[in-house]
Amino acid sequence: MTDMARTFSITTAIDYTNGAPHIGHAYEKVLTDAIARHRRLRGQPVFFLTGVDQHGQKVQQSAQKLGLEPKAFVDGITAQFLALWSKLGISHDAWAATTEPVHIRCVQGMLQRLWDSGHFYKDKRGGHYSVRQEQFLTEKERGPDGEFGPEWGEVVYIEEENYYFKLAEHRDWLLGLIDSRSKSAHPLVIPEFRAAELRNAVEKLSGDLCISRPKSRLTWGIEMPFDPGFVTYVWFDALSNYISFAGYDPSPGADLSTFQSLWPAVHVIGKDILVPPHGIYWLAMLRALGFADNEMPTLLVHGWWNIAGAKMSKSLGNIVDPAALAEKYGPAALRWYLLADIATGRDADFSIERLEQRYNAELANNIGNLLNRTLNMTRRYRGGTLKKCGSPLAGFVSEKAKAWDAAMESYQPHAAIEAAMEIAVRCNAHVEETAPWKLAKDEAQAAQLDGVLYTLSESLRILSILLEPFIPEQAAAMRAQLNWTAEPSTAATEWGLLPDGHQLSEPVPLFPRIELQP
RNA sequence: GCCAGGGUAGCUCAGCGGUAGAGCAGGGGACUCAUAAGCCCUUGGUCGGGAGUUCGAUUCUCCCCCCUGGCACCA
Repeated sequence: MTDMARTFSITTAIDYTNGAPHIGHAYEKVLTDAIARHRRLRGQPVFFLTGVDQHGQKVQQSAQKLGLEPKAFVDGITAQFLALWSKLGISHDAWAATTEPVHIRCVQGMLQRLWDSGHFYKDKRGGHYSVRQEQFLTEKERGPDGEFGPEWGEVVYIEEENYYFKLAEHRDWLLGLIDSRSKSAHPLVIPEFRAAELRNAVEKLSGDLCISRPKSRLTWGIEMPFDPGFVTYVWFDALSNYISFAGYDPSPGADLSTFQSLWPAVHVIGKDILVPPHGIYWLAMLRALGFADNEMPTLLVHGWWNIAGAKMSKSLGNIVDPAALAEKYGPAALRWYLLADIATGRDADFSIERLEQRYNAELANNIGNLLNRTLNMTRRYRGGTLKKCGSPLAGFVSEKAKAWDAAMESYQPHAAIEAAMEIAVRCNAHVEETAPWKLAKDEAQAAQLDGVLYTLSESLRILSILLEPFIPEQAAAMRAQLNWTAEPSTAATEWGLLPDGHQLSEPVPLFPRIELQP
């Protein structure tokens, strides 16, 4: 059973500020937003954290190419992300930008603490280095002929000193953690098959993790507190955002009560960053800091949107721009599509046609039109005033509201949307079955007509709550037209809250149809 | 090479031992409160291929093929 008084903490991966946001970034945030909004409807306190990863070599290089300071460069990209989240109605409670002083202090404190407690060591290792690209090359970068390709320019073998995190010594503990939490009430990894994938990778784990770069190569990062000649590289910087922005203080003996009320979190991440960063590095880092097994987060791993069956990539030139889609179709159409057309954890194919179809069929034709016809009939036949009566649909609607709640609790928005849609479909059928326009012509059937109008209005009121996590703005607009001003909540999905004599407002088409290109 | 997910109607998917289902799209019809929406009816599939277990397989087992991901290896 969920502890409703306890804060529900949920985070997304933070996005790298080396390029504009694409549809995958948007999906992750919309998914997390829907989950967060559902918990708020339940009355549970929520801490929803998202943000941007602003440091690192690629940013440094991109800025250099444009003749900009790294900070100016990342500020520009960060603004694009923030503008998109605002447009899409992402309701995060906190914003993690890794150039923030609070983050830098926390990361340095963590590094110092782990250095002091012997989790790091300094070592000199050699490798093939591309002078042009300013990076070490891995074996993967070799071509079929065993040589590094011309795109790398001159490649030299050099040795470099760096700091390493003793990762390998956490291997057995991690295997045990995966095993003990798999199939438990609080799984470490969702969906379950991803846990198997993680376990597989952990079993083969060998070697430690390089966590630094000498300043001769990289200056755009957080300085190692015990060696000003180095900055920390990627992992301790980016992954730490989940706790640094939740108030974690790594100082020995610090008061962690606030942090502990916000931890552990559910991390919503893409399948590409489960192994190794979140599933291995992050968990080992937390353990090294002294986090207990029951303080390890849950990793909710979502799939990818492919484009016509192909992976989305810059080289294929098939990047889908969420800002342009939100501009053209509206945030609601985009959010609805992203939540309805993919099962959490799986991949799906992105299709504008399906976005248009789902919007027209479900939002415009089914829900929007139901609202419109209900308000119109009530106004025409009863001056907009409802008479409270019993309803043959009360049980059905309650059942669907329960299914919606269960689906959201298990992070399945597409299933929750389906449950909500069934209410609209059932109501539309109810209109046809009862034919209010015929009842209205017969004084003897007045009670039946009142019953139908109340059933439809009350169903719509409940439906507006069920839609809140997905399309909050339109859900609120529905309530406004129903003249129902109470705060939406799961508790208010109870049947029969519209009082006798309730006056509905004016009907205004809520979801104008998208005119499809012939 | 190893592990995992997927391959079911034009599209998106559900089913997972008893002679194939939903939504959308397509076709037909009745209605009129409504955003030319909604409702009813309907066309449509040798359930990736092959073998096996079974009275019976989309559903279980084995082999193979294709797509996706992870890990490893070669170079």
